[in-house]
Amino acid sequence: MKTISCIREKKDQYKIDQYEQLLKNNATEFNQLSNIVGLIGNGVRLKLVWLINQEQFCVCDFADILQMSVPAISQHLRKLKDVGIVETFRDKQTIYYSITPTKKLIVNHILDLVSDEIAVTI
Amino acid sequence: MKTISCIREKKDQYKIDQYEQLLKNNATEFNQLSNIVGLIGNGVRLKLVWLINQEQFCVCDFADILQMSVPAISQHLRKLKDVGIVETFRDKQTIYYSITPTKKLIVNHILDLVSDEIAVTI
DNA sequence: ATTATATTTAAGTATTTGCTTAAATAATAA
DNA sequence: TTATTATTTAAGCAAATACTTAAATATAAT
Repeated sequence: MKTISCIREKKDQYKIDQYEQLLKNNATEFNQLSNIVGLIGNGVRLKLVWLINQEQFCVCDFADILQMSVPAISQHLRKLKDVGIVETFRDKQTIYYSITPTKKLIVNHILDLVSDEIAVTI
Repeated sequence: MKTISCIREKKDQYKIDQYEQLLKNNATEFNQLSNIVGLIGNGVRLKLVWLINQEQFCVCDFADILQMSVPAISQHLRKLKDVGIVETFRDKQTIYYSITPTKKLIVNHILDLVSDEIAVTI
């Protein structure tokens, strides 16, 4: 059963139905995208993704740079890894993080917004 | 007092300090940006922003398109309005939402990701 | 084997989020 | 004025989030 909230004269029911259908048809795309964007849209994780995009770091590097506990960082990284934004490789006991190649396009696109705001001098 | 988690040989303390400083110097920019990105990175709000960017709608239009309650929609729109992503204008009893001109650049940049995924035929 | 190091995982908890329902505002129409 | 319509706001609540501390894993070094 479809609920209708709009009863005013001016409304364009046809257009509303069209958009409803379009959004339903693309629900998966919208959900996947909002998932990725929402994950990166967090103060800590935006910095983590930005850092990883600059160069490879390990978990305790992030902890020192952001002045946070190692488990807190690890749990943020896990979320990024779960949706495939980052991947890891081990060198002895150290685990390094990098942007997953297939996600570099979308990540770079979002990080463009950071580049617009800050100047990097490292 | 600064906490140090990394004690391994290989680490580059200078680089870590540089990045820590850089992120601290740009804390405001990162926070503002993650705020906006995080807000748009929500299933409902990504669709709302996308719809508003397509054309002007009122609250009950959104409610019908997304098949959600009017108060639920209104509260999402309020969040978008609070950070200045959208603005409103009233025509009699109806309140229409549009993208704030100064935020169009950033909104369009994020919505590019939607355009990459879906084809619009309305 | 034992110890140390790097990281993850689990359990606990306070805060935030996103809805619901009901009430409050605001503007129009009768 | 009174009723209707569009929207917002408030209160309540279940679920999700983001930390904490402690324990578990995994690898390396002694």
